[in-house]
Amino acid sequence: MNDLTPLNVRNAAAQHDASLARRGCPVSDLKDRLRKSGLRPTRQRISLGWLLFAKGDRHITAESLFEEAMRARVPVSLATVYNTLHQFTEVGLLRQLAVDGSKSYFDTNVTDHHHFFVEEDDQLMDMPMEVAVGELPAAPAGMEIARVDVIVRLRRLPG
Amino acid sequence: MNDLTPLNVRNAAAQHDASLARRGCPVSDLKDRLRKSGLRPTRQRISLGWLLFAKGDRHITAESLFEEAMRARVPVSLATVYNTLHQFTEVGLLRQLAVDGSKSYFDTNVTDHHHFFVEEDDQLMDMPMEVAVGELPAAPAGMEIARVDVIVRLRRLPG
DNA sequence: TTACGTGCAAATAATTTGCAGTCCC
DNA sequence: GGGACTGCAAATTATTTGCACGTAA
Repeated sequence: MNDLTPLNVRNAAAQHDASLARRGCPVSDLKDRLRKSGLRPTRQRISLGWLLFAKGDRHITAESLFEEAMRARVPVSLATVYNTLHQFTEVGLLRQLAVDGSKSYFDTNVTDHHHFFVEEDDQLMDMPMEVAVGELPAAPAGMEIARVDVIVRLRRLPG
Repeated sequence: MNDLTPLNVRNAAAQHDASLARRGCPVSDLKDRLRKSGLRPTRQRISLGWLLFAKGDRHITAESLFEEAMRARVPVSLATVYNTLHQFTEVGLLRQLAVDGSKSYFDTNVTDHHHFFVEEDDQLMDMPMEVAVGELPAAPAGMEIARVDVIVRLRRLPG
């Protein structure tokens, strides 16, 4: 593991901006996040984490991430992709979404937000602005609200 | 088909309330609804419709309706239950809900409303009041909103 | 009669699991 | 070195499909 040298070299410059330093070495940042979550930073988890988090907010399925890994020549099994997605979800790195009764989607954006869904092309999009869900009825006795999911289903306009 | 006699008998009393008259013979009412939707009122569709609509608003899965049919000694295959649920959904007698990535739920309440979902026991409930979803962002160009689904996920409070 | 429905069993799709071997700490 | 992790293949779960037979119009 010789990724320590580059970090040391830029130590002085990064002193005033830790996040910049981390941005300089996303792999070691990812390792830290995994370790802090109690997950061993294995080859597969780092590769998948790299694919997931390097390109901004994304909505992926197990199958689509697996294909992406294959294309990137990352050797990983489909079973491990499923395991990794669920482990990442448990520790809060991902959020799982139920949009159609069949496959599960995972969102790399774990902040509070809602979604558009275009059924025709199975496409999920984050909603550009915060949607205020007005007055929710109180949760039944002995219950508390864990999460509110809003999905706005879109249809392509004819013409 | 001798279910006409009871209808005729109460004709006079029902004159001022057609819906009451229909409530008097739900089977023939169901047949009409099916026929109007372009679905042949077959033995299986009538039996399943009876199970679905006789007891007020319900949330069922293919598997749960199949079990219910078995218990009621209604001879029907699981494949037909799936077909029937989807056909009923297409003609607007049911509404399909995606709550968890795995199985599909069907709601006999097709009016606009939202849901509570208790993950621990896979239980779905209609929300008691209309929830106003505030200001939705405009649909992207060339799109229109087909439906808005709100699911409030509940967690059992400890203690 | 005849097209539409249904039952059954086999096919698919998404996901999970068991276990032998591998790798991080 | 030892327990956590991975890969593979087989098992599960939810759902769909093909086709011979049944039945409502």
